[in-house]
Amino acid sequence: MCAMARAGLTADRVTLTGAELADDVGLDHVTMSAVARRLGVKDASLYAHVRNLEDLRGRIALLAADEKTIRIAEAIAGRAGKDALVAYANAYRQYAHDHPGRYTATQIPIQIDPELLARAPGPRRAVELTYSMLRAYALDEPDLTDAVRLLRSTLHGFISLEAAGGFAHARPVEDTWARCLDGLHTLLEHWPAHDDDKGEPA
Amino acid sequence: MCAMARAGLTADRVTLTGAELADDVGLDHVTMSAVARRLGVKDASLYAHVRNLEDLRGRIALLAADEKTIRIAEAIAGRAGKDALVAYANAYRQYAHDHPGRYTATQIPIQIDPELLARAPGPRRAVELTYSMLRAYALDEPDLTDAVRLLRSTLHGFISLEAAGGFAHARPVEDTWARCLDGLHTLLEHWPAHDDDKGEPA
DNA sequence: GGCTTTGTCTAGTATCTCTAGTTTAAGCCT
DNA sequence: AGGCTTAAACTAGAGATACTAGACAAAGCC
Repeated sequence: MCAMARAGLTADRVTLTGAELADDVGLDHVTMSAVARRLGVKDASLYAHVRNLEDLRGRIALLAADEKTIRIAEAIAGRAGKDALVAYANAYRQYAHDHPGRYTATQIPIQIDPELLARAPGPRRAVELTYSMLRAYALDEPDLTDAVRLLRSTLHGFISLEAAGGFAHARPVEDTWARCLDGLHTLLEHWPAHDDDKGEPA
Repeated sequence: MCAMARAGLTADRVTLTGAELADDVGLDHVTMSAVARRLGVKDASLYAHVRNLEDLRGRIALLAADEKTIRIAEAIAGRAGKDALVAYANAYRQYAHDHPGRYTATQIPIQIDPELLARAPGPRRAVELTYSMLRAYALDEPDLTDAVRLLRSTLHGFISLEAAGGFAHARPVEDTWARCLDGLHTLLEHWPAHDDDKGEPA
């Protein structure tokens, strides 16, 4: 019929299209059919580049991790202390706002092809960045690891709750965000030594 | 053929079955068909009690919110200060461990029937409980609201990352958890006043 | 016992995932 | 250039799912 040129699909192109779709309509409306439609291709064609839907979602998650890591790296370059913390957190949050579908993909209980994971620099580098960003707070192991985990938990939790509409409208979310960063900074500066005392009630 | 007695379905029974299924096989394997199978019923029968799959997931989320709130209320009863904080956090985390599928349901960007939401005591009461639990730290508004949001963010984020396998195995997660609670307690006791000074780098 | 209500089923449509096998385009080799 | 090889895309189709419409039967009410 029409002189069909090849579509020029690659795993990366399929993944990127899936990621765009996720940002547009939400991750769980990302279907093989929808991605194929957006690419102007039959859905069966995708299976030459991507194992299945779960694999595609894993690839979107890795793409997001890579992109987010790059943004964070750019944000904290040349900064230290609270400056770096705030830049880190804002870059993190901004990425989630700019790419809600991709960010959601990073949350799914991980079922990623290990070989693919090993090839992706994002997740590993993200942890390294966090460690080096916190280096200014002069924490020793294992406190440093604990602080990294606390920081990641708080940022991820905040953004996740925010995205889910978990914060009522009474107080502006921006203000709370700023105060939370203040709080984290304070906490990191005064990371408690191991204390076995029972804190007394007020 | 066989003298069919009625199955005795209700919206609550369908929801509960869906919740059990979510804990068993993961939330996104909860399908109308699977729930119907587990109930020994045709899938079309479910639509008399539940609007559709999205509605079912919303109901599971509300069920989880209610259950979680009850556990937390029991845990913090009669406690104050750090005792209450730890009890709160552990009850929260334990619920997520006991009911991973239901907990996942609480994370989905909320698309719940408003009327149903208004009828469910869980979410509202959860916020109230958190406020009253933090009362011991003597924070005034708007700091109190910010602290509530920070606490929820950190707990949710930690549990979410933990469930997603986000913590490498080097350091025991239990230890990190305990130290994070120490940190939160410290932070709540020394909630920073509004400071506009730039924190100096190390 | 008849009537209404409503819970469950049968039947059917549309969509989706994924596989097998076929066609055809692109690159290579002489 | 023409033929061979490889791989990309397609056609066709099986199996599963979400959901609807309409039939039927059980429970409760009089």
